[in-house]
Amino acid sequence: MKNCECPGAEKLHGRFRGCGYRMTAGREAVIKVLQETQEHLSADEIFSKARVINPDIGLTTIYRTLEKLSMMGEVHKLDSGDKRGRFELANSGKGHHHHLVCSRCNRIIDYDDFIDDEVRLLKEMEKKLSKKYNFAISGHLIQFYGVCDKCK
Amino acid sequence: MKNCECPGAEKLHGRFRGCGYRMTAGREAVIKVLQETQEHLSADEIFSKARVINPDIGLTTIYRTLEKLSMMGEVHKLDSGDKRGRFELANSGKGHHHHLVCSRCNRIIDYDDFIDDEVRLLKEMEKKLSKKYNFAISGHLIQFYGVCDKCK
DNA sequence: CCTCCTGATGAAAATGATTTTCAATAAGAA
DNA sequence: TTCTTATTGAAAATCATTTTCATCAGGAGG
Ligand SMILES: [Mn+2]
Ligand SMILES: [Mn+2]
Ligand SMILES: [Zn+2]
Ligand SMILES: [Zn+2]
Repeated sequence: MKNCECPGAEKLHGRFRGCGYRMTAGREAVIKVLQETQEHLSADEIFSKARVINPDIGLTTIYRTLEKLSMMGEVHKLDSGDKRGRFELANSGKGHHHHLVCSRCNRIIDYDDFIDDEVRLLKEMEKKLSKKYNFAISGHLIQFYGVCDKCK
Repeated sequence: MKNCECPGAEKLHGRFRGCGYRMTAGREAVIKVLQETQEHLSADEIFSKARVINPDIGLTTIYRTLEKLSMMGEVHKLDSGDKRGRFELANSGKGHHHHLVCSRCNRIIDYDDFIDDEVRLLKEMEKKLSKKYNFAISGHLIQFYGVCDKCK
């Protein structure tokens, strides 16, 4: 595993170990799929792609790995409007970004334009809200809904 | 129906008619439940409360009414983290507000503090994003996640 | 009021994503 | 290599939501 071309893979490898978990072929496949895509994949889509890497992997393992990675804060689970969950790596090449969600085709588009202004406001809000509501804020979600260019 | 004490009920009544739909006892019950609660109810919870008003109503009608109201833009469907949807009237006494979502008990807390600053930024973002991504924005979602006071 | 056309409804069955069960397997520490 | 136990795949179970279908009732037009 010393020549892994997937940036971050080793880190995740270590994080699994650190939590008392084992790194397996299935988990590596899921992580690799997430690292190589630019999209926001569903469990089933991850399954298809992971099968190319590891033909014996089962859908159950996809769900279990995704769940584990979510708990570890390494993947974000998104809601695109259709009923299935969609996932993305929390620490990919893309930095902190938010989403435009198409109500027609459910596609999720990343944006990080003007994100600094957004984050600045968010930080202020967090401070004020957590004090007023005695609520320990650990994350936020911002998305805009509408119709994407392809669907117009 | 002239002495209805539920503000907005008549308006909704009219909106149904205007769309070629009928106003029925079931729909009135669902609307009443939504108007009287301060919480963010699930379909099943709305079902229980609606039954008190109209014992013969079925869960299916709850879903169908909620769906119709959503399409009409009269209710917002929320995602609280547990798997079922939660609903709130779009035009209730509460004005435009956003949410704090407890990751532990899934409770949804309304806030409208500092909402003006948020909305101002949102409007700017909308303008810039819709131009850059050729995306017709029709709504937004902002929520903060964390642990509520009761769960700490 | 009475009729008629259709939209609306409830019960039951179907759906579909996600979870659980369970016996078999394989990390990886020693 | 051994041994403990986390992990796995297949199949069954869940469970919120949707669909089907025969029946019912809103309300426009008489
Ligand atoms: Mn993204
Ligand atoms: Mn609310
Ligand atoms: Zn689209
Ligand atoms: Zn809570």
